[in-house]
Amino acid sequence: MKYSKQREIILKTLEQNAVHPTADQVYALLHAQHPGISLATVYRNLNLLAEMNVIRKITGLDGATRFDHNTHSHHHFVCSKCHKVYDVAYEIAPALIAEAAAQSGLAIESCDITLRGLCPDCITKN
Amino acid sequence: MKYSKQREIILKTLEQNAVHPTADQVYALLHAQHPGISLATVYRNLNLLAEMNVIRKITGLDGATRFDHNTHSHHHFVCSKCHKVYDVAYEIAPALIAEAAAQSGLAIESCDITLRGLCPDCITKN
DNA sequence: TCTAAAATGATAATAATTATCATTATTGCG
DNA sequence: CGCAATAATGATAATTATTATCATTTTAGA
Repeated sequence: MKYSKQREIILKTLEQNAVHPTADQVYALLHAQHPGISLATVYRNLNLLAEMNVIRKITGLDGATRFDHNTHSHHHFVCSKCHKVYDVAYEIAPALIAEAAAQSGLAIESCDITLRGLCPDCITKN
Repeated sequence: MKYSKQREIILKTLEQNAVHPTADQVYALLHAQHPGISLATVYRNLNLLAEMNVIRKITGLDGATRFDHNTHSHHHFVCSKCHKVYDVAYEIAPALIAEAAAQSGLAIESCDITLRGLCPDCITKN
């Protein structure tokens, strides 16, 4: 794998925008400063970085795949109203995996937990 | 909402094929016996039935949305090799929700848990 | 039986993502 | 340094999953 300026910019953009953006959103965030970078390159590099575990790919929240610069194991809360994504600490998962493994007999390697509800902002605005 | 023969067939197909099929797969399963039914009708009815909580929509496993005739709360295990989907009992979730709510202060209404690993078939075949 | 509302099939449109391919950039070596 | 091999890029076509459109057909109730 070779260095590329574009990859560096894409990663930096993701790090500076910790809002779990989609590929499209990363592209939009870049585009003002770096109008030359193509959407295909954004997709390519986000997928590459995710394969290398430099960043994390999140599916199953809404329509599009989102990307997260935070590779520490953690989970996500999606607001059912505004669709903002919040991080939730990991501590719960190991106990859950152990329990699920015991109950099902499956060889569980990892787990994704997606929580849903109304976020604080949407609750107070109601 | 009015009765339709197509909806009945679509639901029956899903019940008789508890493999968490995608809309496309439901369509393929139907098509041999009922070549008249259109793919659009399959999508429409799966979404309708999911809104009415007669069936359940599962996103975030792989690429496409899957459908599950089992509406009892439960979770899913996806084999990283063969991508088959297994059901996992619900018991773990309430404790997890309580713990996550306590830690994060978020108003959690529901949670989806997706477990990953190698399924028994793929383990023995290795 | 008649009519309004809902559902259908066929297909166009959209959205997200991946593939293609000619051109450009990076890297390591002589 | 300069050059070849390899990887990455930009532009865009292609693909996949899904939703929208709309004329026609079904359903259900008066």
